[in-house]
Amino acid sequence: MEHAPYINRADSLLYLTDEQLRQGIEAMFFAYRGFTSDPDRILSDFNETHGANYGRAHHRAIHFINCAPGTTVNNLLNILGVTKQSLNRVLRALIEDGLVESRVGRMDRRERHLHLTPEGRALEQRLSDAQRARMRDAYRQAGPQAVAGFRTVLEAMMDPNMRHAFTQIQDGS
Amino acid sequence: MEHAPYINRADSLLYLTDEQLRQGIEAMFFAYRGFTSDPDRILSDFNETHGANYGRAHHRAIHFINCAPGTTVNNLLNILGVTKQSLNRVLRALIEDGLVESRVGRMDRRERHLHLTPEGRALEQRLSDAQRARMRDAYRQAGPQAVAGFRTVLEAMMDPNMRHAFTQIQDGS
DNA sequence: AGTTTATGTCAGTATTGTTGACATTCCAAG
DNA sequence: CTTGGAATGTCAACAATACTGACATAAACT
Repeated sequence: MEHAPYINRADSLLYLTDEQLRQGIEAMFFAYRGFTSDPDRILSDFNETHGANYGRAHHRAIHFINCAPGTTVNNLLNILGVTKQSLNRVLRALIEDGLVESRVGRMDRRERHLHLTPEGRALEQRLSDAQRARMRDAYRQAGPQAVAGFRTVLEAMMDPNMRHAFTQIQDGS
Repeated sequence: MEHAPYINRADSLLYLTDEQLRQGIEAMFFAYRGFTSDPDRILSDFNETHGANYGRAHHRAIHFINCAPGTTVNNLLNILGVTKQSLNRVLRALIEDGLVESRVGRMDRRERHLHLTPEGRALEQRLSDAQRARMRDAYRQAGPQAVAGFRTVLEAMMDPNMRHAFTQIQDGS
């Protein structure tokens, strides 16, 4: 970017051609597959050795409970964007298996505050270590400037509501 | 970025902290949700008005058949990364409804070459218009440099096999 | 006391993935 | 030419995850 050349209007908008956009769409598709493949594998192993039936839904629940310990079911519902029935099935399994603990709220005793047990944290570690490793490799290959651009585009691609939830989480809810 | 300050080793690797990586993981999650939300809505509408039951799997099939007309089932299988049985269910519905045409191969009559019918192309247009519009908005907000970084990181995040398939597609299969 | 809110549960259905079994077609070795 | 294997595609059954709708319980609010 040093000696930045003269950029005319056409060049500066080349990245908005339909072909470029299609490539972006497909890159997103393939990258997301890579992004989820490691946790999927780890969960398959875990299921075999522990006789469980966990999938991506369980991973997501564990991830966000770990991020925001003590979060309520309702809060998790909003973040994950699924119905309570769907989340409940997942949480019930995790609680029964002792990976998640559900504590009745002290202020509002209708609420259930969710925490990972040591076992839950152990699984979360395995999952997020793998996912971070892939992200770290990608980040390292790409370099800091590319990473900044990556984050900028991703945030612009979120639905506004979710962008709000996202930045809240980043600030440490 | 003007008056670029002295950057020591620690600063230059700040983007690789666990916290930064976690944020990247979550950004990916929320962005992908946004990325798929428009097609999901369009397919829901289509299903209601046409009495169909299409989902993301049908969208992906239509997308890649449109990209590579005449592709075989096996080829599509590799791109999509699902079992042939799973893809077959999807293709059967699309063929029965007249959105996709399956032609027996002339060289190898075991192969089926897939093409979109005019109706299939019409639906593909609606879907990809919406997805491109979101991508275009995000790209426009972020600017060309961020887009370049976005693409770089996404490609680094793919599985190597998929990166191969991806770049092949970009070169025009 | 009555309403709203937060949560949990049950039943039913749809999408999308899996495996297993099988049919068809091609090709190559005997 | 035939036979056996490999490639390709189809059918059937099952599992995970989502959805909607209905309802129960308990706690908070008014």
